[in-house]
Amino acid sequence: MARRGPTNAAQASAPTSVDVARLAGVSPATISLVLNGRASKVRISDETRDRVIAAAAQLGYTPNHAARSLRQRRTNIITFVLPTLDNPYFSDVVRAAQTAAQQHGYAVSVIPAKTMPGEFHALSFLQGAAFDGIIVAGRENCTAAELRQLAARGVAVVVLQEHSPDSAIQSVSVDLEAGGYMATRHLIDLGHRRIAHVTEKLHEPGTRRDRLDGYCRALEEAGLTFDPSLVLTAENTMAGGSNATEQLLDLGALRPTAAFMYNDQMAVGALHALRVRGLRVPDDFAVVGFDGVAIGQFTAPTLTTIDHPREELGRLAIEALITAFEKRPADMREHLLPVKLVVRESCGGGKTSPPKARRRAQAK
Amino acid sequence: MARRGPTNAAQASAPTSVDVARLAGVSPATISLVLNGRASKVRISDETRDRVIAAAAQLGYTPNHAARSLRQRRTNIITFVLPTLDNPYFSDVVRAAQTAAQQHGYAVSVIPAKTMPGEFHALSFLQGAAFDGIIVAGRENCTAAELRQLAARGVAVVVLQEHSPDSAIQSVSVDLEAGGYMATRHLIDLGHRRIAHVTEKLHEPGTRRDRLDGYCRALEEAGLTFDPSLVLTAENTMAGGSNATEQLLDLGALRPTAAFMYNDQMAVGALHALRVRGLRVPDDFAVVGFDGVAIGQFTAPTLTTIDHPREELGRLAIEALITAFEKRPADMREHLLPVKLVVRESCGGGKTSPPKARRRAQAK
DNA sequence: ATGAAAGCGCTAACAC
DNA sequence: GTGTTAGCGCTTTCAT
Repeated sequence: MARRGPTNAAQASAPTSVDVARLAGVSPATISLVLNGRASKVRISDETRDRVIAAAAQLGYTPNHAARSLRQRRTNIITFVLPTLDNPYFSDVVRAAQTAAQQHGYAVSVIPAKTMPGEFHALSFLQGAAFDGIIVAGRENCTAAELRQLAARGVAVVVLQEHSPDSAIQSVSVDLEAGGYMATRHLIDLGHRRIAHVTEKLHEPGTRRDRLDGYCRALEEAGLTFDPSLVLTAENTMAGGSNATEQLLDLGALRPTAAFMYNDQMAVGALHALRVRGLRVPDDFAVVGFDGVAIGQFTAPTLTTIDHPREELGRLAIEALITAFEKRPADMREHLLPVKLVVRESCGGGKTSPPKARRRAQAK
Repeated sequence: MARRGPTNAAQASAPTSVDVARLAGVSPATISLVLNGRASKVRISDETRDRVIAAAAQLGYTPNHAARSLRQRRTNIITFVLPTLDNPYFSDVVRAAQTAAQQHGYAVSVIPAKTMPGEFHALSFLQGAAFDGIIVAGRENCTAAELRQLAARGVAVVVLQEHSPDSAIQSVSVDLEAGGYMATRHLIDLGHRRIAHVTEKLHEPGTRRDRLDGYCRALEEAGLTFDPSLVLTAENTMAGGSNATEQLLDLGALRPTAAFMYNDQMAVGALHALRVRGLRVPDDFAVVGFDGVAIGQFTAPTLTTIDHPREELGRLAIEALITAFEKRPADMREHLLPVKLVVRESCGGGKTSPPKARRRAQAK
């Protein structure tokens, strides 16, 4: 917290609207009108407008963000609060969100929050209206209480993959339960009877019916009994998936023949552990991932997974925020998107189209 | 750009320092003094201090970011401008940066900029001093001219993996040339003579001596002639790496026996293409990656790569910015960090320690 | 030890 | 058509 010389020369040397006004020989108000495009509204003469634009260009003028935000009570920035940056899942989500946001005049930024353990509240500028709205992904970032407080202070909030903790907060999610069911059901249909599920280790248990519920439903429907020793939690990384899989393989006679992994990242770890142990996939052991991110098309073997509409997720999150900004009643408080099973090689079964053709198609 | 109801209720409903002052029966100035810790300096009585703190807590007061930034001429936010979010490389860099920044009282945010093609300049708030400093990674985001303009306006700028385009801009990089040399040299030492290099397709060619230079140096040193048909450019994705590798395999008699890939991501694509074509790695074809990200430990086969000190990179970038903030003369304008070869399975050669033990060690 | 007042740079309402 | 004015919420002298 060393706070020595503030001396951020950014504004010190930056020209202000007054500078531009002086150069153009008009008042600062005119600068604002011209540069914000409100000049077209039968107000400013073409001649003045051109002079202003020229002056602004000459000085390299850009409006000061803080002043503008303070005055307008809006920043035009939406921020994503993500657990970490290392899951490409969110890359797809954010990219789509960015495109959607841009169309409404908003920019998108990202804050990786898991890095600061339990310090969501430390991000005081979140509350200080540094952003017009925030989209929170992952229940690890913050507590439901913190979100409710944000909403109470009037910050627009949308949560991803989690139930809305407050009537003022919309949520956008994929149908995790259905995904869990489809993954497990696929393995059951292929003849597996002892099916493991490796899930993420959470500090605060989620409120949402998720993969695990779908897993249980599929088992039940097939008349298989739920075996708690087949459900493991692990760190949400490749290494975590690998370690958990090794634990499963150490189960000896009770060892499962298949695993439904929390996400593709952990599934990659599983494939690795199986290879290290000398098991062939899918012959000796089947693996299903979750998410549908790119890596699954490039593993050996390629990964059967549950694909999410990630672009749609990002787009909807932005639209939900926009409706919140405009204080329009949201047509829906909880948006639920469908998932779909993508059969590749890691479970066997399924039409084994030549990998090459398949890859080409998906690369497009 | 629909700009209907502004109506960001964030501040509308948020308590201000005046509200807190009224409740505590003091002036707004006192609120500021207390909440910014300057009360300890023999100024505010304990009794008043407690009353202020209680009042602030009761109202759930958080200082308005815009107002505070405007007044203080600093935002306490540093932002990373990254090409995309889907390379875990930057996840490691940013995480370390975040830790370092926090110690100096700064928060870190990220802007994925490649999404908006050529629209770096569209991010007007970058110039508007919305952030105290920015760290720009990847030469695809913006032109050197844009960076120079930013610096000229007094915004602190640090560039990653690229030469400093201006005397006011520090750069922090790893030694890409040395990495290219080490990768290529490793393959040469293993007996390869026709070695391909797949690099990123760039719109604006970089200024930096990079992988390709190291590749050439290693070839030259070994008396091998540079063959332009063995140097391909491709999209910086797994699919891009895969496609490029297929092109290499289509070279027939002139086909290389090894490839040095631009990064680990593209190397994963290469491994996939080789598998699809029925080539064994490393027996029929060797692959070296670049970056040292986690995935390389989990591919089949695991990936020999050039490991970067990613945490150091992030930490140094922050420190460079801090010196810029403080207008201290930077002890160095261009920071260059060493890389190291990590031998795994994808090239053969090297002490083949059991994969399991190796993974464990690195997981730590 | 605390309050009063000015002002950061901008924009929106209202004059002219 | 364009200028004047006020004020967003905060911090920071300067008075007291």
